[in-house]
Amino acid sequence: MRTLNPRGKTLVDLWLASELLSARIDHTLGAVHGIGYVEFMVLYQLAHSPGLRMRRVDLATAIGRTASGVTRLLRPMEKTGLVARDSSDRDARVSLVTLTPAGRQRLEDALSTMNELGQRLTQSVGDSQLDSTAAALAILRD
Amino acid sequence: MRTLNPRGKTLVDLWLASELLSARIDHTLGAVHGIGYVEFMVLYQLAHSPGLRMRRVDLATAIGRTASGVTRLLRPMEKTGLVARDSSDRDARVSLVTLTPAGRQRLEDALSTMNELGQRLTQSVGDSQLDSTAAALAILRD
DNA sequence: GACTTATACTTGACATATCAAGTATAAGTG
DNA sequence: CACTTATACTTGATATGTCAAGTATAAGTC
Repeated sequence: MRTLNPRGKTLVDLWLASELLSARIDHTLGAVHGIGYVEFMVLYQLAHSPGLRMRRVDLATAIGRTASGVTRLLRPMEKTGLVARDSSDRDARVSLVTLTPAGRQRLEDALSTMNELGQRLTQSVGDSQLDSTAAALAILRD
Repeated sequence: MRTLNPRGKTLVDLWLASELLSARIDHTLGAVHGIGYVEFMVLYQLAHSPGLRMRRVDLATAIGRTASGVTRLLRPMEKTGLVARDSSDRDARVSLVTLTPAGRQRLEDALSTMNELGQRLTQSVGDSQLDSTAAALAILRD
């Protein structure tokens, strides 16, 4: 049977590693902070954007979701006050997502859990190998 | 604001890289072969298992899904004849999933697409860095 | 061998995502 | 300026996944 070449296999390994780890992270974040991995990423991206706010389209591409998905994802987050809605004075089509103080606080809490998870889940990988992996992943994001 | 430590950040980078790449791979596989990334992984795992068959639970853990998810995932694949159902003579609870010739052929076709995608999507990462990354991902799978 | 506990799978209820289409506004073009 | 095209967002229909509970069979225990 035909087999995968090294780069094709890397794609598969990436998918497998991500799926398995994400499930565990998702459960932990859910149990400890009441948010899923995707919601964590929303808070994280907002915290790293200028003014703690983003357009919904930009958020969508940043987290690999569609605009429609973002609309539905943010609705409950608005209700629980983790994010809020703002309008742009330059473009009336735009609806900005902003990080509320409550969202900021929730992110703070979740960050420490993520740090612990990072230590635990990657403990069998050495520092130098991890550095090289992180660098490669950053490149692959584009 | 508190920040992620290097290992926490690696988790985030892994998630981002995987989400963004998976979306593209999923679309390509769907357009060219009529299967999604998860379905490809089912065929791939079956092809690499002894006898081209697996228990549903084992398949579930292998691809990071629940048993329930596997039940629902396989139903359409059985209908289209990519996989078939078999029973175990050792354990009457077990329902084995087997790779059909049609499934095997579909996998063959998809493998070449995956190889091309692998080349294209990882072209900006050098060989040695990719090797190290693949090794790290393999470790992280557990 | 009867009784408890564990495992394999399926199903109902629900969560979360996509796509295609619709609305509103902006930007480009003659 | 009128007209076409592009962009930002939302919504209806639908796909795909989870969890909790149920059924069937196996394995462990006394």
